[in-house]
Amino acid sequence: MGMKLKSVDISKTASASAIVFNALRKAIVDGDLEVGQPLRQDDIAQMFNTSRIPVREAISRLEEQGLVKTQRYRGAVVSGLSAEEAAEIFDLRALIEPEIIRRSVPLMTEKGLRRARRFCEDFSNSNDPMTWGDLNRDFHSELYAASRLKYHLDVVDNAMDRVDRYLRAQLVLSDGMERASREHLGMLEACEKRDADLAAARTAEHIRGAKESLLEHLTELSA
Amino acid sequence: MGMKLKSVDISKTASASAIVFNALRKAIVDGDLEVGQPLRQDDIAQMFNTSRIPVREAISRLEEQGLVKTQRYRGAVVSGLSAEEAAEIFDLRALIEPEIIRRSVPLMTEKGLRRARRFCEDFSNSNDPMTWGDLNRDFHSELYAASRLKYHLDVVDNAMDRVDRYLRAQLVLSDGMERASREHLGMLEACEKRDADLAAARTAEHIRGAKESLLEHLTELSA
DNA sequence: ATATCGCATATTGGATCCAATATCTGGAGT
DNA sequence: ACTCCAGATATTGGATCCAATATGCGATAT
Repeated sequence: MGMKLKSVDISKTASASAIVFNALRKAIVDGDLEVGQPLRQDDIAQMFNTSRIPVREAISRLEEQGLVKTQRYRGAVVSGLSAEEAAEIFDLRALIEPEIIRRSVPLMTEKGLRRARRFCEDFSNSNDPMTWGDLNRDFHSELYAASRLKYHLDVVDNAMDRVDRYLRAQLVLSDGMERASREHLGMLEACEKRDADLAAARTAEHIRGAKESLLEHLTELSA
Repeated sequence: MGMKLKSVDISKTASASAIVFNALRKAIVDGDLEVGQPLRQDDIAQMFNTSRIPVREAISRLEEQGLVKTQRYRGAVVSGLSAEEAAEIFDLRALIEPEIIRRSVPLMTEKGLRRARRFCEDFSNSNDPMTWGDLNRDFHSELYAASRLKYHLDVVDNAMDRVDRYLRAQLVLSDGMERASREHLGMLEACEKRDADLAAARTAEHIRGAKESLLEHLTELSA
């Protein structure tokens, strides 16, 4: 079996429902689909040139993730968050992510730290608000990856998915971007110093700050 | 519209896929389906006297919850946990649940506390291992409910779903039951004294204890 | 005897069709 | 004008059918 073939595990090629699921998930998280917007099975099926069956499976998975809400015979709509719900999710993040990074720091490699620094710098230097969200998540994910805490990471990923659009809104408004850059650097430096507790504390502060800033803007908007 | 009719919101009557989903979820969590056991769509469809379509939706939702694992064209199997994975989930619980109870305590009503005490006593007095798992979860859920932290509760529910079978195993073995009863009472009394920090500390201790006990037995089993 | 191939069977993924429900529209009656 | 109802239309939920893939088994060649 020593063949020089670029082999692909064909059992892992995506099914139609997986493709639709990922596309819809990204569109919702990125805010390309507005909150409350109905997801018409037929329309989506036509867009992906498939039948409604994979679309329905995708939608039911999205519902399980809390990204859409369906009512029987009425279809699914993109689900939004009240300020309280967003705040609660930030609270959960502020609880979990510091612990993840605490356990990640001792396991981080030099390579991983370099990647993180790269994301951090790209984030700071980027002037394109569209990429901020991605770079922000790349940075966080890179720092957390070494922990190997699969389940924690799943939970955090879902939490971030749900508040991603609020996060980006918060980065764009006021001094959000500048502040995030500064705080990211602080987190990174703590990791580079291998100071797990400091990294955890700064992560907690970073998330709590984002929450506060977000809430100010939300109440400001609704006022 | 002042009719004396026991009205039912018909839009919330369960769809076939919801019924199948709930039934499978319960069967998996309760351990009625063994880890690794394949879920044949046709068999399940026949059991519920329906077609495979709702079954497939149910299975994809279960997969999203991490309760089954599917491989393309090979179907779904009940997913199990390694000792490390179980330990990680207990760690997450030990992180979140104390915080939930801390925020729940100030909001608990006398009524809620009475219900919790009832669950606690029923748990202690029960000699039927089959009901321990349910009463255990009822007790925890009752204490957490007042917090109104919907998202936190969702996360914890999923975490408990995943480790439920290990939890029950741990209760049955050795002094698990006796110890859990004692610790539950400690948590409850802290709540009744409205001592949120103490309740949180005891909850953390309870969960960490369960984890340790579980790991001992697991390594013992595999040794 | 063993490995391999090819076919039969089982099972899943997806398409199409039908049924159940919701929503919209237009008209009748007041 | 306004309300209410009936039918038309749109949409979802589910059943049935077909295609793609995996699995099991026996025949065959070495």
